[in-house]
Amino acid sequence: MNYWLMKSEPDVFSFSDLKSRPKKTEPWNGVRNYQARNFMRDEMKVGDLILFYHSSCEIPGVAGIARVSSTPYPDATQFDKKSEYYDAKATSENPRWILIDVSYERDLKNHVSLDEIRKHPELSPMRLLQKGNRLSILPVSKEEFNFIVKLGT
DNA sequence: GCCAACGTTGGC
DNA sequence: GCCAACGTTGGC
Repeated sequence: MNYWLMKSEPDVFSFSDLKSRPKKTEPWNGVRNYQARNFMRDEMKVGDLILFYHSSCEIPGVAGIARVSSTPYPDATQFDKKSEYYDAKATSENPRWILIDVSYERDLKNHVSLDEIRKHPELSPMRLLQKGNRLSILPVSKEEFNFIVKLGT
């Protein structure tokens, strides 16, 4: 089992939005970065646990726990001309953008802010903290995952 | 709103 | 294949 961190802007789609979906599940559409796509297509497996991270907001940080709940399949928005994520170069025979479904797993008692994450030397190797990191999907080690869950409990 | 850091695009 | 120009991300 692998562990991940996925960023989302809470103004667009928050952890509580995920929780209030009918099946508490959401296709992770709109990713248009190849590295992030490759993680979803090649490495994320059903059952993998996810730190759901809020970015570009007042207090950036981990808002809750989610999990991967589907195998990879094409992102429907790439074929939708009305979508902001439409990609003219993608075809159904040769889709360019692949996603997985993300499901609510459980709440954390407290959000774990980016400030808090920076305070702990155990978490300093996290890719989230490395300079210039902009990827919206990042691998997290088991130790880092457990440490953050503990901070949020 | 600023800006550093990066990814992508396209001309050559 | 190089690289300048441009666009995006995301913390501050």
